[in-house]
Amino acid sequence: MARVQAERADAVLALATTFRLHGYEGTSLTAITAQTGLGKGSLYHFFPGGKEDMARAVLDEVGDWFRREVYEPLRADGPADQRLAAMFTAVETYFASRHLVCLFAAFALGQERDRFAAVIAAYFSEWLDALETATGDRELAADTVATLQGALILARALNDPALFPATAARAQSRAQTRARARAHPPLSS
Amino acid sequence: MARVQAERADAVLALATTFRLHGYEGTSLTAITAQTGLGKGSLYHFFPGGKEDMARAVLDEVGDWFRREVYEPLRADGPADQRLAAMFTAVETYFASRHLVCLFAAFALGQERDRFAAVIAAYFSEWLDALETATGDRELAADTVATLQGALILARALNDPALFPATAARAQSRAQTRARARAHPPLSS
DNA sequence: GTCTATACAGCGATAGAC
DNA sequence: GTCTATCGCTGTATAGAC
Repeated sequence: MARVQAERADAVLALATTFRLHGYEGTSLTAITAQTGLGKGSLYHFFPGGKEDMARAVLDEVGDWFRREVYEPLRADGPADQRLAAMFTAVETYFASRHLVCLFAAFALGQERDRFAAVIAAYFSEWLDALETATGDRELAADTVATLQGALILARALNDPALFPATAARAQSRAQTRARARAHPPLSS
Repeated sequence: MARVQAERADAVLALATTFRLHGYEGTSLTAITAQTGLGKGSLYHFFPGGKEDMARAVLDEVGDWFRREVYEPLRADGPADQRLAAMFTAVETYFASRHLVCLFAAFALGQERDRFAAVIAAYFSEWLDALETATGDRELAADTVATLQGALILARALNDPALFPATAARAQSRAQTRARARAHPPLSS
């Protein structure tokens, strides 16, 4: 079902790349028209709210992806080990193919934070909640998400892409060990 | 020794706050003049290279602080436990009083990353090296710095300042436990 | 739906008086 | 060293033809 006319969904994917490369403030409409191939007319047709509208559409799309591919598997049935494995696989695949940048984290650090505060907070708190559901351990959830996010920063800062999967793998085995210990306590308690 | 005329060092401190609040792209010269109380004339007198020069001065100042208060204690004499404790105390104090933002991390995520790539990489690799010196464990070093940086993001994203010291405290006890286990292996090896 | 032309505010930076 | 005035450019956003 090929289409001649552009679709909003296609534009959102291209926009995600641009925002990942340049951040919110650093992304100009000129860069967007170059990346998407759409003129300003088309862009404002799809996103009447302008640049903020475009960014919001991207965050929504990413949020939906995580809800579907990361949070839901964490809340599914099955042993914690398996649920955690599903999460780590999805997350590692996702960031490896997206320039090792988490848009929510990037937006949380800039002045655009206030503008998107609600959706940023929702992304992370949903993630923490789902991890807590899977492991029964809120602190473990926070440690795990923090390690993953920090590993993304380190990988980017040191220009060492391999650092992310390596750090994520250790976080995974630590999380699985602790979840197992919690499910089957060694002695009493 | 009071002075009437402004000093570059004072300006750098004020600039740090501005860049932390707005990021690099989001910091305008107008915001800088408001925050520092200096006109453009004075700013360009102190920082002939303009905005990039100002940001670089801030990064240098922060880098020096970490070198002195964080990395050196990690390389000092004494048991690993003590060196790690010194690092965590310094880091927690630092970020608690500075809006829970690491400028190097913030700059690493935006489009200004390329401009400051060298100094950003130096900051993190020095930190990792110093931690490896203290613990003898490169992976532990990466996990620790990643957890701290991720905790900063989470605290900011969730607007929950307490999350940072709580997560840092767990990272500290984990690091000390692992460093101890490495220094005094339980059995053979 | 897509284009070109344009409005107009704000940007970083500079000049020159004091 | 600090100020004010101003430059040239780019930013987002809009208007209107097609």
